[in-house]
Amino acid sequence: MKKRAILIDGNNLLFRSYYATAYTGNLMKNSNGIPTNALFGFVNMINKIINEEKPEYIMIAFDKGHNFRQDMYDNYKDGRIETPGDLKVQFPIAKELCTLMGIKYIECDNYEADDIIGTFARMADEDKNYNATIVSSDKDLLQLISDEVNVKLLKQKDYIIMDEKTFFDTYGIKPIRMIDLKSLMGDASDNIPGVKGIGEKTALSLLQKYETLDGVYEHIDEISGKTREKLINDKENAYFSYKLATIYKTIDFEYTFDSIKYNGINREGLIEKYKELEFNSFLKSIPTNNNVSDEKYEIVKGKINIEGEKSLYIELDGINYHTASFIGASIYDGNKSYYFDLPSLVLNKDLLKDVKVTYDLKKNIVFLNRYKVNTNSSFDTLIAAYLLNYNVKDDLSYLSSTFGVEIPYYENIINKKKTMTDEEIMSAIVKKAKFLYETYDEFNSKLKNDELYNLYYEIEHPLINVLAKMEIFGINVKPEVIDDLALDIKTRIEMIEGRIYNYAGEEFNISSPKQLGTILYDKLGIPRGRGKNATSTSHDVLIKYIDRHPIINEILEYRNLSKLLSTYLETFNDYVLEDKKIHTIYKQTGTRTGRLSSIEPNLQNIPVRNEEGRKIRKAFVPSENSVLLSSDYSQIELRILAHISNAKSLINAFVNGEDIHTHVASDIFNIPEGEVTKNQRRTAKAVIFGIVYGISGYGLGENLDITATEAKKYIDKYLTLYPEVDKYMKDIVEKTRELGYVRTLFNRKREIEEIKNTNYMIRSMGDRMALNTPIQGTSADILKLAMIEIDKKLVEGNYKTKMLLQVHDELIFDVPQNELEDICKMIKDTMENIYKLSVPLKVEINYGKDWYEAK
DNA sequence: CACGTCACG
DNA sequence: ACGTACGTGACGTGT
Repeated sequence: MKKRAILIDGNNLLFRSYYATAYTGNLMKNSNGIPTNALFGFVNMINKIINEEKPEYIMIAFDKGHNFRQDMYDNYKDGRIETPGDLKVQFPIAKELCTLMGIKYIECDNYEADDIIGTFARMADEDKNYNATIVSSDKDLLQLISDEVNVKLLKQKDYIIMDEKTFFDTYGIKPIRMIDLKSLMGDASDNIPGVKGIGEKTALSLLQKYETLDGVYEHIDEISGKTREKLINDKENAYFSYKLATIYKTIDFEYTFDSIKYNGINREGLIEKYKELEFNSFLKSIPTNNNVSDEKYEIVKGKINIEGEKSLYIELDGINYHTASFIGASIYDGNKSYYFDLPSLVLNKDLLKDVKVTYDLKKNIVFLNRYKVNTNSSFDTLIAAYLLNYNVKDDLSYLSSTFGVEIPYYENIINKKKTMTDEEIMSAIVKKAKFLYETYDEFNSKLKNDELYNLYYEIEHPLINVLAKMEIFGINVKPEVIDDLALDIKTRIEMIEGRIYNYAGEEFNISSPKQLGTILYDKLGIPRGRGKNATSTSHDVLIKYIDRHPIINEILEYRNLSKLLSTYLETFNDYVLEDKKIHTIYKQTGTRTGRLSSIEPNLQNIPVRNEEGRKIRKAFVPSENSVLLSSDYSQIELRILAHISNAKSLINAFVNGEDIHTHVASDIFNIPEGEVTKNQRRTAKAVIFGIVYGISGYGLGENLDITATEAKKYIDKYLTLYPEVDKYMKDIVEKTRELGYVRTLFNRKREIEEIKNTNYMIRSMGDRMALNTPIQGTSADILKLAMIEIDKKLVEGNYKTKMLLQVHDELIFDVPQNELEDICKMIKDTMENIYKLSVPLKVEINYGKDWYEAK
């Protein structure tokens, strides 16, 4: 059995991964500004090669110095483009990475990587104990193919293996004739001139006939016309090119196959390097150290007593802690680690009442509530890290790894394949608890230094308990309402399907945008839009063609109904737990603006805008003798815009309790408020919304179905009328570009990398984020404050009323009839007065026997 | 797993 | 000349 060696063209790998991403305008860098885009592709490819090949011998060759080919030009002028600085700096790091990955890298004065590879290829040819695979995207190297040598030729997406046979099948010549081919056709990227006017086609047909460059010139008389002329004119260049294109195979160096043995990674070193480069995905792929950690811990059996401050970490086998089962838990007290199974944790529940620090307190509370165990913690590192703009995931290992603490990843723990032993799992959990304890001070002072201390302690931390209560309480649903609706909709969908197939003249998958597009635009000849719209079958696009063909209406209705069926009706009963209720999970760390999000299921996007979907809300009902009550802030984001921009006219309108859309319409159209038509009010509303999002004339135009120019006029008018808003927009963008982040009224901080991007599109998006975040984020802050305060009053007033849901600017409650009057007043009062802006906050309250009526 | 689509504020 | 409004989560398709 021959030994196999992998020979990698390092220069080639770096160049191609650099140019693969460099043109997106978003050059990948780490936070120290070191460009890493080429390295990322480089590492990715090497990992792939190692996984696929499991090589015993491997090396990576690099160019070095002013090489002999360059000397061959009389007046040396390298035709190649100067290596960009952003790429140059990545070369030395690439070499370090090679070493850390256990791969020998080789460079030789005055030679190119090709020549080093060529020399090894020749060694493989001569030494019958080895064969070799060359990895590159450079076809030049194909000349090295032999019995013993093949080439993994990298393509844009994957690669093809080229050996003697496949080479001949492709080109009709022998691999070594690659040199002759290049001498004739040249290679602009390698600065090989070739014969002017002869391309690949002509060159190949010549070589297929005459075999070699010499052969071509020996038979020059048999060649006719222009080709002959060109060959004669450029003969000198052809032979010069031959020399340039020939890979040198006899470098005199000391390397042998033994010297390129694959060593395996230097784990510690590689982790450190990846961290420095911020290659988190690669960090994750480094195999965990199999030596079970020497971390000492006591496996708790029976009742124990742990004094003083402690950290707590609980590991579950899934994200959904309402249903997930327990894996393990650990407490660390600054000296000693303890590991608990579920019975011992419940047995020692006294320890859980007052923990110093944990990760995802809400998870702990909701999970332990299943066992009637109370828990609390004065600090939640998950929330703190989120406020500090760390990229937080459910798995603490992501965060610990950015702090230099390697803990095996959660996926490995819950993975059914069980890549980890029980001991390794326990050790990981123990490490997590210890990490929390040891980084508590750091996170706490980071919050202080970044002026996020109040936001944390006055808003986010108190909110944890409020949300936990809401999640635990859940909301009642009537499965029969859902089932009835599902049945009705299912039959209607079937009827619509039939009509659509009829119009189309064939059956197809209506839910496939691809198939639908073919039917609509190719078969039925509905005219395509331009650009992105050409293939789109989205609602916005289809609605424009509604008069073109009756099928469109049916499709829209089909879409509408199947969305309801698949997203809300067919799946919702699966979320109903034993108590006949749905328990969502609010992600407190899920958004960039500070809003909450809701998952499994998402109760923040239950249909309301059209009647059909709205009926689903009839399935959400209060407990016995109670009503569902909804309280929502009206136009809170606009009020915040008026406040932070200090736009006098807007403020006055709000203070006077005017209808803001009518007010703006009257301003824009320059007519009295009494004369504003419905359509004018609609236009004004769209303009106002657009402003909050950082609108463009085009966007508003699309939205209102008017021309971009016309739309632009409205925007300009608006900004002239409210110059403070114009100023706010300009100022916040400028300030954000300077600082790299933006803050809400309550100091919530969002870092916006995009705003410094050199790509116009990305940068503009950054601009819009910068101006929208303080508005959306401040609104989120205010809602959170209101929730905390309402919860407090509910507790203090001993009310039976429960807060059930939050939908961004609205809260839903379960209110016993006898508390209704009090509660209406209390909620409205609390929400409206929770924070004083320069405009009043206004709350509307509705209630009824289900969520449908409470609106 | 990415994409298109669409539900909500 | 570019592409085109902010913030989410879930589903079905298709690679």
